[in-house]
Amino acid sequence: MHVRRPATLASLAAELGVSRTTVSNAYNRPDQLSPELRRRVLETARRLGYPGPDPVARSLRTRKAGAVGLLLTENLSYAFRDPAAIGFLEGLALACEDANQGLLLVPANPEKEDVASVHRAGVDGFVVYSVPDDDPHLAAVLERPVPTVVCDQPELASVDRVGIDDEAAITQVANHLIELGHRRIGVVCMRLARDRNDGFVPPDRQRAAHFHVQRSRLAGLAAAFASAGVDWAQVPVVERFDHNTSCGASAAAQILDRDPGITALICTSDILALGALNEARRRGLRVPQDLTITGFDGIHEAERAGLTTVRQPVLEKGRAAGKLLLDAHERTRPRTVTLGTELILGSTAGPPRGAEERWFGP
Amino acid sequence: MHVRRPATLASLAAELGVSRTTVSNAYNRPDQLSPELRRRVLETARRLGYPGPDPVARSLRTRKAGAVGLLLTENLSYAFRDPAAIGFLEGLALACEDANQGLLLVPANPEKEDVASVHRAGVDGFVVYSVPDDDPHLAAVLERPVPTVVCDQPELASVDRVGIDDEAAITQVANHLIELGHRRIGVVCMRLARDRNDGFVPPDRQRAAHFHVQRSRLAGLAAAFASAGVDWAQVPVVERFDHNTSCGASAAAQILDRDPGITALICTSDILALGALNEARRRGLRVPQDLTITGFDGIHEAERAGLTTVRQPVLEKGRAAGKLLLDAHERTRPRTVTLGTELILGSTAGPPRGAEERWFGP
DNA sequence: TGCAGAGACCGTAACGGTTCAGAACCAATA
DNA sequence: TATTGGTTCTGAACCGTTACGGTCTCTGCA
Repeated sequence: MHVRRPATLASLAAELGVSRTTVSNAYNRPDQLSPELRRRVLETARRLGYPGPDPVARSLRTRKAGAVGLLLTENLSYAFRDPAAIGFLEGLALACEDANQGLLLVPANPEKEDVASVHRAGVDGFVVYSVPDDDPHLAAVLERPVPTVVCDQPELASVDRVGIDDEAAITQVANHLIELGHRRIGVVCMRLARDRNDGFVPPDRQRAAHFHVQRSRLAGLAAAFASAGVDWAQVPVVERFDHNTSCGASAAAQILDRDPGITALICTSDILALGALNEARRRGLRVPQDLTITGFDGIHEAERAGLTTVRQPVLEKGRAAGKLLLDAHERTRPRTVTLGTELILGSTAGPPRGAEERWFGP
Repeated sequence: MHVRRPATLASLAAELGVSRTTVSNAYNRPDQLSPELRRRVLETARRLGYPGPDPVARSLRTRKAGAVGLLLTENLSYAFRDPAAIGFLEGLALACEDANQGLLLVPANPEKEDVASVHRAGVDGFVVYSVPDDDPHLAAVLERPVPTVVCDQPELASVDRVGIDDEAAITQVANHLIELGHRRIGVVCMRLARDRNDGFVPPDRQRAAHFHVQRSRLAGLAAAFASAGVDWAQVPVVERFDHNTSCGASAAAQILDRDPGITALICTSDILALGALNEARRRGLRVPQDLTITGFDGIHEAERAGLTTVRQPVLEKGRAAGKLLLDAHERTRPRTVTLGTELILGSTAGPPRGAEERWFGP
């Protein structure tokens, strides 16, 4: 007794006594054969348990995978825990849907240097979202001969780009606080590089940050506050490797412990800011009377909390990335899409402690 | 001048004067050739711009795609808007990550009957999440000769299954309300079939519902309340095709308009329940004094709102589905994983109007 | 009757790899 | 010296399909 190999297009053709081309046409170009023959082909296929043309073989031949790869440097599951990432994913999914393309989430564990997953991904293009600029996975993507769009990345030769003007956006926050009178501030930022450094960040690490977004925001803050006469080197900047509210809280605590005199805490994400709010509450600090706190992103939870922040169009970012990738792509120079941002004046920013007395006092 | 075709394994081998096998080994089995030759191969590859073995061709030969397909009947982007779906995705992503597999989101527009996207997906298996049991995409998946795991689906021959006991879970809610004294209730449920029916649901449509989860929950409610002497045929059940808080609100309104005498509103999802809460607030109804409202799922927002609901382990569901699919799969009988649920006593369920007087009155 | 043109079907050549059973070579052992 | 064993590399088969450029047959019209 022989092992019954699964039916293929060829075996089906043999069974029917027609050519493979004809069977292929039965599935892909019904107009190329008579309805009667097509019916017979399909019926025999059913009888033999032939499931239709193999998608991989078809991809090989047509050179189309019908899917877009998404590379995130975070653990895959992280993408579903961060509201900003979710918004981005939704936008990207929308674009893929429109183009009837699949969306392949490529596992890229930041702790392993193993880029095999990138090499194995059968996709027609890549979107790279917020990875450090020295990430080996990013390098692996760039080696693949498929179009690529990077998000929140520095300019890169021959690759399309989507992002916002992080420096300008955070400058709005800075100027707002400067106008309110803040001069003694602290900063809580996200991971700056692939190595874990949960603590204060010396200026050289700030400048050498491998996450373009964080680097730009810190640079924007430094420039703005320097213009206002603040010695940036004295400003406490605390970094957190993980991204959740507990980290925001502990980072805020770290700054407040060392420098209780600060009047404002600028966080480079809403999640961190929400954590900082928790810590302020825990310490009995009133916001904004005792402490001003600001965020970045404009996620839903921030709105509910009345956070002063910058809203960036995360969904639009994802959609733009998808469109850029899927648009009939004349190999011209790389395109860049820069989306707008908006300063949201919430209720967590006010004049610094003592300012009222000075302004309205006797 | 000739168009330079992209380098392939064969052209690289020719250039080096070695066999294709050797080049292949240089990438896949470094121990099969001398380090020196391997170095030469890799260097020549770099020089020729050879990006390494083509993933699709490799998949064809090895019969492994390195990815898992996820089929949702909703628009792809919906998955990122529904908290329960996000939780599921996160769990599934975790399982994929562990197994170093990609996760391909297959676009399956419920309005098109076009199942080509399922046929085109180059994956080693499918997870099907909460689709109607008559969905053509589901049928297409089942025809593919790859292992499949369905979630929240009725039992299906030869396919693994993950789910909860919806009927038992909702029965807990029902019994809780029955004990509190509720006899006049209304029900708000999610989409029951592929056709849109925003309104009251006659009993036959309830029984014929194509979404297993909704059907089971309605059946559980019907049985429990019938045992308590309630004539189920008189219970207003309202269906909503879309799934968001506005729908929950309008469905609640529809029931309250027709039947202001009801004392409890049972919703088959937290999202709908949150919408119902909004509508109650709008009408000036106190919850739970004037109206009891319950949900299902146990999402974060529900907890914040103090909703009485059933918590189901959505993340665990996704993870279980992934594990089931990826576990070395001896072709035994189909396996079923049924996860536990927990009744969450929030602050939105209380005795019906007037009950207090009867219990605690003079 | 001859011939053009349309419709239906086919043969061949890729597509770009992996795999497996050896061949060739060399050093060590009996 | 013959045998053994190990390393390194090769040849050919195979994975399942689609693209391309035909051929063949039949119909309708001059």
